[in-house]
Amino acid sequence: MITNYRIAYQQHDHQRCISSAISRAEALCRQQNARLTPTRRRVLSVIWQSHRPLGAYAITEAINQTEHRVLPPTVYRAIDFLLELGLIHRIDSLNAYIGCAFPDAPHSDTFLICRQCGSVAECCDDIIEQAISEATQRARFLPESRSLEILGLCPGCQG
Amino acid sequence: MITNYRIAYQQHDHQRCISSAISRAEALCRQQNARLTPTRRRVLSVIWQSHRPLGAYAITEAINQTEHRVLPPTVYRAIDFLLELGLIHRIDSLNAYIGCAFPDAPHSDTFLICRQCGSVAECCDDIIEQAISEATQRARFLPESRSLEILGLCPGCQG
DNA sequence: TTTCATTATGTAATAACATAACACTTTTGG
DNA sequence: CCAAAAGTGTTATGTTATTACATAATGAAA
Repeated sequence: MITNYRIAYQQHDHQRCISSAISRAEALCRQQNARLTPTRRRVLSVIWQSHRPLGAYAITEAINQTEHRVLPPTVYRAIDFLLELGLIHRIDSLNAYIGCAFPDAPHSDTFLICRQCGSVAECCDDIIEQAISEATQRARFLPESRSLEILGLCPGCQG
Repeated sequence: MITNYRIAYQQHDHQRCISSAISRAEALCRQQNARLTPTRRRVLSVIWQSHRPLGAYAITEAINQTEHRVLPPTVYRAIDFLLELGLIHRIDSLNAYIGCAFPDAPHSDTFLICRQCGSVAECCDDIIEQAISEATQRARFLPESRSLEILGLCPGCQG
């Protein structure tokens, strides 16, 4: 079984985290012949400023704090683009968006949302895929996509 | 392993489905000393009209088609009440609400959402609980609640 | 049964999230 | 260079949810 974590709340060099996210985005766009325009890059970069999901309007505001100016439709279009490429994820329970920790391969995610510090960790665990596959088979349901969001306490907030 | 289904798309006597939901709600409220007021009962009943989730504004409209009149805050308050008692669930990916198929016991649900017919089936499968429990343990995350929504095709729509 | 605290609802206004429609600009490929 | 396609700007509006405050109904205690 392959198990993969990307634990947001671990100590890490976040500047590197951001720049690596951006360069992976660049690589992916080159590969897919997609255009990582300045607007899109700005949105991605703002989303990666933290490991807390950001709402579309918060992203808009953040960009407008700089010398650039955007309105919600522009931001939503960038979000759609980034979602489609798998560079970010939408957290349904929060109406917010977060950078993808595993943008290189298609995958299903589980989001671990800390209700204390607000961080979200992305985890890919085959045992969950297995379980969902079995359960849907039993129900004779044909799964195509899914969203799994777990609310609780991250290691750092369990005091 | 205990596995439990409540498959919305199976043929069934839906009138009975509704009235049984209402009477279970009554019983639960009696037991918990909670008040199933006319407004709350109306909201619950509207939600149970189908196995498709309904948005708060659709619920509002549906009630306003009758001789009663409500505004969104009232509906949202009723929704909050019903959610708290576990009589309905919120489907985050749809911003909509659906009757709970297992209101008698606390449980975690998996929602099987058919993208064709819009029906939502609720399923409780221990294998999923197990998997989530293992995965969160590995991540040292302490889970408190979760939402798992699977989009795909129900048996009837796989034709 | 009156009183008082609690719980529930009515209502207006607005916040928060998201998209439609159309004009304009930039990029890309012939 | 030109035309088509892709991306962005802008206005307006749609959709979902909440705040704040007034009023009404309920229930428990005196």
